[in-house]
Formats: sequence, structure tokens, C-alpha cells
Amino acid sequence: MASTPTLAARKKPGIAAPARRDAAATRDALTAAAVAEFSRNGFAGARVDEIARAAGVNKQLVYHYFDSKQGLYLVALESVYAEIREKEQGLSLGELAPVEAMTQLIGFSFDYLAEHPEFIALLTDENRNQGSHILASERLQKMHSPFIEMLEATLERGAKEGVFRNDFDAINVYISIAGISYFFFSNNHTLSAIFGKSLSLRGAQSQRRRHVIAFALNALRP
Amino acid sequence: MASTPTLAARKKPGIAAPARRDAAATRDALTAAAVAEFSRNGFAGARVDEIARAAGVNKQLVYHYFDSKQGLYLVALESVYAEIREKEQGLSLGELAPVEAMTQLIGFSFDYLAEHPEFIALLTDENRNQGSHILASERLQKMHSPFIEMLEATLERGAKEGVFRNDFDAINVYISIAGISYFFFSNNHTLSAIFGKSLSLRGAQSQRRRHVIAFALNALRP
Amino acid sequence: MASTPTLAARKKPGIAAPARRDAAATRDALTAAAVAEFSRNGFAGARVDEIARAAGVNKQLVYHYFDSKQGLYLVALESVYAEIREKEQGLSLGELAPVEAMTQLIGFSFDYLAEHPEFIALLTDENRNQGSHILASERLQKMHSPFIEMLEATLERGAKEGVFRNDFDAINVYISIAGISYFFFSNNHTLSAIFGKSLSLRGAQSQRRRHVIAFALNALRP
Amino acid sequence: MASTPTLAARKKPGIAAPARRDAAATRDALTAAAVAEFSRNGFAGARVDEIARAAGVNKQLVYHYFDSKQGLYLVALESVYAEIREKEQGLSLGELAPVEAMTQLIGFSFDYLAEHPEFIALLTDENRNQGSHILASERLQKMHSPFIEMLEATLERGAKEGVFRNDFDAINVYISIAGISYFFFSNNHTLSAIFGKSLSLRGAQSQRRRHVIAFALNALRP
DNA sequence: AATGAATGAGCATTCATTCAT
DNA sequence: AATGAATGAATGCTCATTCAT
Repeated sequence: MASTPTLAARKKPGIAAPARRDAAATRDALTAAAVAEFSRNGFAGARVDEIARAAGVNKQLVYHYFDSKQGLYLVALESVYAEIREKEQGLSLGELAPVEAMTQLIGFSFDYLAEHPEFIALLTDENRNQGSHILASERLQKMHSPFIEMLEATLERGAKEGVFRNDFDAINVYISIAGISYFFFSNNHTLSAIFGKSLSLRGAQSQRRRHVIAFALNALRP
Repeated sequence: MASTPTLAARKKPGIAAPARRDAAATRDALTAAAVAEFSRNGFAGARVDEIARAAGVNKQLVYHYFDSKQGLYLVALESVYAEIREKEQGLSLGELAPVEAMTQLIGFSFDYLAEHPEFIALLTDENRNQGSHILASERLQKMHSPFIEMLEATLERGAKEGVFRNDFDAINVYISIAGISYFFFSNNHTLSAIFGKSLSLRGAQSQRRRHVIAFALNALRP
Repeated sequence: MASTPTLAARKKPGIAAPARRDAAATRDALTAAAVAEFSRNGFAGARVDEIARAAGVNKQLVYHYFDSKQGLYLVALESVYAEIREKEQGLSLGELAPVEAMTQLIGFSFDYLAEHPEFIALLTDENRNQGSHILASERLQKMHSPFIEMLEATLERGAKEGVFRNDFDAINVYISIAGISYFFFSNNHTLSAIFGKSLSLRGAQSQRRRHVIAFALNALRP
Repeated sequence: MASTPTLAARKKPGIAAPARRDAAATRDALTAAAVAEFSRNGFAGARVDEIARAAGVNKQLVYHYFDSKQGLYLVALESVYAEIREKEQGLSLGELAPVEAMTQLIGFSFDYLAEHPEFIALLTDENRNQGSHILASERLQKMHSPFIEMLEATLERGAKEGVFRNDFDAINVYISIAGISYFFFSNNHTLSAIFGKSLSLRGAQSQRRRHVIAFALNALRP
């Protein structure tokens, strides 16, 4: 994402900062604004005007850099995927015992969602869209998650050591682990309304985190 | 949501559907069309024109009967909630042993979502809306789910009999059970894309169902 | 205009008052509601729905009795003209001296406008309409005002007695006398805004009345 | 209201009007079209589509530049007020004797209304609106009329010289003078219909002008 | 690289009017 | 005499997109 300053920006050294930024900075500003706007309002509800305004640039640049609202949406989606993939890479389960490692994985999954509502929002919208962008983007297809492999390895090690069941496949476990965290966040408002108590408070969230780990670990026991 | 036929509509039995429908039929047709359109496109993406067209009535009637697009959305939301509540009432766990009863509850939860994508879609959209309609609707507030109480009773019975843990509260268990099914359906497209295999096929779905029940029951074991 | 109760309304004697009124009452209710609505909002701004609602009848009756919004407007206009003509008939200048008689005429003109803002409003709207209804209505054409004749007679008497100028024709005097009152009421809001003081207060109105009479009488002096 | 041509518009002198106008020209075209349409049909009856069409620009620009139909109406109203205020500034009563000066004032008032039916129309509509725009606009509140001060000064001079009454206040005289002209024009159609002769003909108008001056001057005599 | 001006198609909503009983 | 149901044609307003510089 780092940008090389353009020649134009360089050609008058010593002169005060040029009014115009370099292209990469503009792209980044638009992408960030797009993530915010699309996650707040969905694709249909998002406004190109608002994205340009938030990025502090002329609306036309959206079309200059991204061709269309859809093009910008795709880049926004790629950007949030790129970020979670990067964070996943940072997970080092290294020498941890299977149960410890699994606890890390579950906790990471919960924490990431807690801290990235925009990821949930964009994923949700993409699903309404029937995953059309994710299917259309080569870049997205190539962003393989290391998470599923870590999970698979951990499951196998645990099964071998006798601390995990050996009849659960990794994909199902992934979906279950992700689901018990994701659903809590994605449906927080309706759940709060139904149960008549706010599940968005800090206390409710940390209590949920403990449950998620206990529930999932228990489920994996042989 | 089904309307009681009016006396007028009844008074000529055996005669084919009248050219002129009664108000309740029109309301119902609009509500059904709204559920379909809103679940397909979300609130922002839905088109009033399309709803009217699908219901086979003039667009103005949307405003006549529901005041606004929002009003219609609210009724659509109430309608899907009413339907699941009705189905939940039909659950008779009767004399079942706790594990059997729990299996029923988990299976119902999975099956209902499998058969009602529009429920998921509307719930999802309502959450993007920050639950504003659910909070605004007295009717929705009053539609208490019997599910959570059944779950609580079953959990208690199981704990007493020593087949379930006794340190999980019902709300958390509800969210976990719902989550492992809901997430599979709500994020089916992106999950399919990530894992490179279609999770919407019949086989994938029944395999998932078995996993969900096994995973959840295992998690509840003491 | 009295209506015969319908057979339907009669066939269950002893039963409470029938829901339906007689035709004349309905017409009158609609006309009164129309005068109010048209004077409040003008022809374009008036709503047929609102008129029916205010009259307490079904909207379709507007079309049944008056054919169209325009038809109703015409009747409303006739109704306010009819009323002022009737009041004008009631003026008896009888044996009054010319100056006294003129004072009556000027005062009547002022007072009628003060008490009938709906007359001003409808007249104003009719003028924007280029007087199209007044020209289209035979009834309106025939509603000759006795006012102008009284004015003419009074002017002549006064001229003969040497208390009024004899070079003003009655039509011009009529327009001047009406204008100094009418403009005060018709443009009350903008005049108040321009002069920074409310001209709709009771005090401002009675002070204006005195001025109008003094100004006009002075103008007529030889 | 006329806009100063931008430098850009000026930089190619001699070249025909550019296909692309500048913003100020577009605003002016819309304002002029708005004055025409609003005066013809009133606020409720005016059509934004028609205004845009008459201005030769896209309808969206109305919203771009004026936010709403109301916003455009306000600007239209300001524009007609600005014009009369400008003309009023041009009145130079200079060294004229009081009666001469008053004749100028009365004549100006008559002539301005004769030549600006759109001013009458917008004022009339604004009054139906209860003066809401004039009250809402700071600009309009600040556009003090020099007319009333000229009138006051003239009245005082005349009273001192013994040619005018000294018991009429300027505001009342203003309203009377304006009223005898305004009413003739604002109600021209209904007056013509009532009196059975066209008051819009050139002859009727100049005859009315003479009457107005004679009537008002006579009224002011001591 | 960036901008201000402008547009066409569409969108929720309104309204006078008609239909069927 | 009266009503509830329904409609077609606007109407104010919005939005993604393009033009010209």
C-alpha cells in the first residue's frame, strides 16, 4: 500500500507541499472512506458522493481510479480481506500445546471480529450479493487463509495426543468456531432486542468471549 | 400473517376469485412481495415499484396501506418473525429425555434457517439498520420466543440428570447453537468461495447438519 | 332541498339514525370544507382528500356531486360571492346624508374583508387563474353587486350637494376604496415583515380602519 | 441578480457563448425561470421540471444550487425584491416641491406594478404562505426600502408648508397609496369581470393612473 | 492529478380520478 | 346516496456517471 511519490510531486523541490497529493495517497484515502461508507450502509445504501467527501477529493476521482462504484467496492472488500489475512499471518502457535493453540485460535477469531465491525459488515453485504465480487476477483481468490491450515494442524496434533476428537473435519470446526463469535457480533442488535439486554456492553462482550472458548473447547473434547 | 377471508369474500362460495380483491388480500400480497424483495435486496436496494409489480397491484397501495417504504418493511419484518414464532410454538419436546430434546431444538434451529433464507436476509438487514425497526415495533417486542424458555428448561433438566454442564447460561447457549447454524447459511457464499467448494449443495448441507448437532451436544456435555 | 329518506334507511324502524345524510347536507358540507381548504392553500395546493375528510364524507362524492376538483372550486367561489352579495343587500343607506352613507360604504368594505379572509384568499387565487372561473360561470356573471350602484348613487348625491368631487367615476372610486382596505389584509404578512411590526393585531386593525375612512373621505372632498 | 461574468467567461472575447456555461450564469438562468414559473403558478402550482426546462438546464442543478424547490423560491423572491429596491434607490426627488415629489412617488408605485406583474404575483403567493420566506430570509429582512423614508420626508415637508395634512402617518399613507395601485393590478381579472369591461387595456390603465394620482393627492390635502 | 459543471435515469411519494358494489 | 379499492400520471428529489478543462 505504500506509495511512490510521483514525479510531479517531486519536480519542484523546496517548494511548499503541493496542493495535489500523489495518486497512491488518493487511492488509499478513497479506499478507506469506501470501507467505512460501504460497511455503514451496504453497497446499495452507500453514496459515492459521501465517499469522495470523506476522502477529501473530487468525486470524479472515484471513476478515474476505480471505474465505478462496483470497482471501488471490490477494492474495499479486498482491503479488509488483506488486513485480516495479514493479522492471521502474525499468529504464532509455535510450540504451544494443542489446547493452548486452539484457545489462541478461538480467541483470535473472537477478538478480530470484535475490533473490526467493518469486516463483518462488508462480508455480510457480500453474501447478500451472493459473493459475486469475491468470485470475480482473482486477488481475493488467491488470498488463502493460513487460519484454516493452522486449525487443521492443531486439530490433528490434538487428536493424536488424545485431547481432541478426531471425527470433526477442519472446515466444519472452522465454521462452528467462527459462527459462535460472528453471529454474536453480526446479530448483536436483534439479539439485544430479543433478550431485552444490551449485548454490546463491554461486560457482555468479555463474558461472551469466555463462553465461546469454553463452549468450543468442550465441543472438541473426545 | 395470513388474513382471515372477509365475509364478503366468502359469500359467493364456488365462484372463482373476484377481479376485485379485498383489502386484506391486497395487504397480504404486498407483504409477501415485500418479504421477497427486501430479503433479496435489503431495505436500501429494494424497489417499491418491484414490490407492487410482484404483488400485482398499483404502487400507490403501498402508501395507502403501509404509509411508506419503511412501514412496509416493518410489516415484512413482523411477518417473518410471526412465522418463526408460530413454528416454535409447534415444538413439542414433551416427554423427551434432555439429550433428545436438545437434539430437537438444535435440529429445528438448523432446519428453519435452511428453509427460510428470507428470515436470515431480513434479520441481517435489520442488524445493519441497528435494529431500529425491532425496537420501534411494539408488536415485535411482544413476540417473545418460546424457544429460549424451552432451551432453558431442557438445559436445567439435563444438568439435574448430569448429562449437561450446569455452568452455561441459556442465552449464551442459544447464541452458540443459533450461531453455528446461522453463520453457515448467512455466509454460505463467502465460505464456499474461501474453501473452494460449494456449501449450498444438498450433501454439504446435511453433512453440516450432522456436525452441528454433534458439535453442540458435545459442547454441552459435562 | 329536503331529502326523502331512502327505503333502505326506513326499512328498519326503531333502529338508530341512518348513517347517510341527505344530499343537500353533503353538498353543503363539501362546499364549506372546500372554501376552507381552497382559501388556505389555493387551487393547486388544496387536496381533494383533505376536503372530503373535513366534510366527513367519502372522496368519491366530490366527483359525484361536482364532477371534478375544478367543479368544486367553482361552487366554492360562487358560495363566497353569494355571501358577500347577500350582505351587501343588507346595507340600507336609506335617508343618510352622503358623507354618512359613504362612511357606511367604506366601513362595510373594510369590515367585510376583516371578517372574511377566505373571500380574499379565493379572490386572490381566482386572479392568478386569470379569472377563468368567474368568466366561465353564468351564475357568477349574474350576481351583480348592488354595492357599485349604491356607491354611484351616493357619489352623485354628494356631488349635487357639493360635498363630493364630481370628476371621479364610480368604478375608480370603488377600486380605490376597496384597494385601501383589501391591500391591507391581502398583504398583511409582507407589510408586517417590511415595517417590522404586526399589522394583524386588533389595535393595528382598528387604527387602520380609521385611517381608511379618513383617507377616502378626504379624497372625495371637492 | 445579474451575475458578474467570470474571468473564464471573458477570456475569449468575441467568441460565441460557450457550450458550457459558468455556474453563475446557470444560477441566474434558473432564478429567472423560477421567477416566471412561480409568478405564473404560485409555489404549489409551479413545476421544478418546467423551471429547469425553461432555464435550459438539467433539473438536478436546481437541487445542486438551491437545495430544494423552497430554496429556489426564496431566491426568486429575493431577486424580485432586490430589483424593486434598486429602482427605488433611483428615485431622485431632489429639489421638488412636496406635491411634485408626492406625484413622483405615487406614479412610481403605479408604474412599477404595471411593469412587473411577477412582483405582484410573488408577493401575493408569499402572503398566502403567511410571509414565511420573507421572515426566514436575513437578506430580505435587511433590504430596507428607501421608499417609506422618502414618503415620510415628503409628507413632513408638505405638512410644514401647509399643503398636506399632518395627521396621517407614513405607514398608513404608504399602504393606501400602494393599495390603490396594487389592487387594480392584482385583482384586474375579477374587477374586469364584475364591471364587464376590460381593465387591462392600455386606455383603462392610463385612465386609472390619472385617477390614482388625483385621488391620493386629494386625500393628502389638509 | 484533479476539479467543477452537468446529465439521464431512476426513486419514493402524491394526487386527482375512476371502478365496482 | 355512499363507500372502499384501485389506478396512471405526475412530482420533488437523488444518484451514479460523464464532460470539459
